[in-house]
Amino acid sequence: MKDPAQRAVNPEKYHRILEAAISVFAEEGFFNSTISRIARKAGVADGTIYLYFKNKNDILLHFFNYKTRQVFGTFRKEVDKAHDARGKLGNLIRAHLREFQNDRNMAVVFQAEARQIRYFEVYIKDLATMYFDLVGEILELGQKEGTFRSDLDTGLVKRAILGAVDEVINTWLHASKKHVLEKHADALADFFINGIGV
Amino acid sequence: MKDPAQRAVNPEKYHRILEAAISVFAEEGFFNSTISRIARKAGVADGTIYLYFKNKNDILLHFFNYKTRQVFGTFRKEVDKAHDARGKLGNLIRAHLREFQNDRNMAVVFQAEARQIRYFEVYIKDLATMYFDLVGEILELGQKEGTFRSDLDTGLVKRAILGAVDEVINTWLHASKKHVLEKHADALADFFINGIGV
Amino acid sequence: MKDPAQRAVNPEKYHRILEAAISVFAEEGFFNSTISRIARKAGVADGTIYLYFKNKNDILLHFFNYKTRQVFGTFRKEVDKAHDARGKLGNLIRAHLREFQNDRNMAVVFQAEARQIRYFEVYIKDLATMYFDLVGEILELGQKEGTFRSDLDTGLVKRAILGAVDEVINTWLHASKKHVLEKHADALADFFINGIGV
Amino acid sequence: MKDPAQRAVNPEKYHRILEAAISVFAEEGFFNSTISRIARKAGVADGTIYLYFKNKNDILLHFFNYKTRQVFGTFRKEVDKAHDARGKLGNLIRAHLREFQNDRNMAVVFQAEARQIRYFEVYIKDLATMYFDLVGEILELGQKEGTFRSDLDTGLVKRAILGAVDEVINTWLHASKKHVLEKHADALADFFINGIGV
DNA sequence: AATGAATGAGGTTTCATTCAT
DNA sequence: GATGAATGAAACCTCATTCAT
Repeated sequence: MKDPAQRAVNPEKYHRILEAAISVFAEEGFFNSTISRIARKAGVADGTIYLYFKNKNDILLHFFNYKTRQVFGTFRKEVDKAHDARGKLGNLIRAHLREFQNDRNMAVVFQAEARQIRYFEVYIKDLATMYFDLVGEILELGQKEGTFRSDLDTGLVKRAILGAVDEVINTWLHASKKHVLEKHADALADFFINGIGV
Repeated sequence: MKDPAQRAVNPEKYHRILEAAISVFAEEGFFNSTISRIARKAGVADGTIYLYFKNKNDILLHFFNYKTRQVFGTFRKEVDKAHDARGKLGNLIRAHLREFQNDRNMAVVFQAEARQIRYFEVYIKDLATMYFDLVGEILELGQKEGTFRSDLDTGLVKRAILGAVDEVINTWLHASKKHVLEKHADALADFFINGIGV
Repeated sequence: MKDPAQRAVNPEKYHRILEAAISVFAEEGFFNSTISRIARKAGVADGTIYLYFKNKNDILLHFFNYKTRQVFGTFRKEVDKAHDARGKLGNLIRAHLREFQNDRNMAVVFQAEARQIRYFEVYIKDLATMYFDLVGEILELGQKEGTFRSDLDTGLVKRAILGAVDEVINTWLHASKKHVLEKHADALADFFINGIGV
Repeated sequence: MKDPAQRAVNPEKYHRILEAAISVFAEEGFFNSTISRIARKAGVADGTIYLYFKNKNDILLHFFNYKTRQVFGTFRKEVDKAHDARGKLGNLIRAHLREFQNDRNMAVVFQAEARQIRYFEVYIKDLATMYFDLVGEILELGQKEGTFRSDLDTGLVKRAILGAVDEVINTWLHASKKHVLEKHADALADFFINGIGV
């Protein structure tokens, strides 16, 4: 009874439900989504959901947990490909934009529900935190390299960077014409590094 | 039947309900809030809510409409106090941080629900859009003055700036110790103008 | 507090409310009608209704009471104009059709709600009963005259006659093209007197 | 979401709910009946009702649809048993009285609510219409046989006959002592065929 | 493990009625 | 007497969750 996900034997079905759920959440929003609709979309019975997830909240939590790890793994890998701070920062931003562009449902749910999640128990170390840490490392490296200013409030700058990228994604999500999100990577990196001043 | 808010004659009660609603929304999230709880907090009967608002959604819409105008008015006024682009940008950021710091309930609801609102009919020109316009003006001015780079993707930069400030507020909201939000204004402005590069 | 209608001082307003109520009942049905709508249509405040009527049911009861007397008075007068049973019967049917044709709202409410009224306290001697008595008298007269058969189950025939006229009115009410109801009087009387057999 | 009755798999439960509903409707009237009361009487949970019916209206509609067909089937069969118009008419009237006598709840609901049903969408060809058609056929046959007058306004006579039988049933329903309804069949037929004139 | 019918708590909303003005 | 804002009971209905099969 502890963790249904443990008992569950069919990982394929687990993922099918998770995908169905996210796509329903993306369409309707978490609170307007029904278990029934998710079950139908996943091609399982309503009750089956509860063999894999504790309850509706749990689905969202699993999603965050799962996607967060997966996406963060990608980010980390991309960051590691470069060896200086500028390169790493650029790679992170590009990966960030690309990943969200490639999975629109995920993007919608992250944008719309991630801030609701605090109303649930937050036992997940969420993407934001891991992102902050990653940017923090890059900033430190840049300062060590001497390519980034040493007088930065890095705690603040980390958040500013995430927020900026986040809002660009958000705008893209709600734009009518779907331009290519990833192409903004360079301009964003340039903005972060050089600012808007002459 | 038209617009309950029109019929309603007691503006004091209208505001009491609105304030109560926002505080409940802030505590519980919009979807977990009940009319009953709002009514109790406002000191009115459940049915009374419906003399002033069409339904639960309508309360949130009224809030966005009302707060958006009010907050944006403040932003505009603060921006007008300065006469060069840097001064205006700094004033905007400072006002933004200050306003949200001064009304925590508003801040929570804006952060948590503003993105849900797209699931409703959005007939309001929302804060984000007005904010973008305001920053857009400042950027143009700065470019005209020669204090801001002329090679900016201003559409992108606008969004990045809002997103950055937004995320700083968001982090503050969920921090356990409540430091002073406004004190980050200078560091943020510095970040936007000079970037992180040496 | 006993009978609001006693307290009421403005008979003009009493009738205005009654008329408004009947027209709303006719449009929406009794149960779907609201006091608010009646009040608006009568041009009075909601609360004013309760100065003239005990409650919503009471309005319908007053209507039945009032209309019944009025309509029955007309019936009686028309019946009295003829001096033989056939003439009286013809006059009754004609008056019945004419009265309902002339006041469509009344007709609708009688048809749709009169059978619901048994769910209320029935302290009124309703139109049906008075109608039965009237037809009963005519039947007896005809039998005394020797123009009507003496082997009739008069109790049954009374009801059959009312029912027949009633259903003709009912069909007329729901017909799309509004022909003249009254013109069926002779055919109905002929049917009652001579039957359909050769 | 389509048609709950389709989804429902337990026909026994469907009928149990329908019967319970009709008996509650008969006791309280449609508008005064609550889903809760129906559910309790049917021995199911409130929510279960909605697995079988779209809503309260839908229950009534299903009843009319279902009972109408069933009762009309009986009428048709009885009419077919006789081969001349008089016999058919007599059989129809007798069947009509018998059916309603045998199912008092049905009778009450038909009498009290059938005219309310027009406030709902009426997608059913209702009993009245089918009845009219049946009587129409009998009248035509009688005229062809030469046993019924050829100068009848058959449209009118059809309605008169239904109305007459209907009102006899109605009176019976509200009478305190429950005599046998069916015994009026001959007198009614006699009245329709020979009229009241000598 | 999988199903999906059944449950029933709980939410939103309506509206007849009251009562302070 | 007239008003109409306020009340709050009560109804409908939804849907997450359970559990017998």
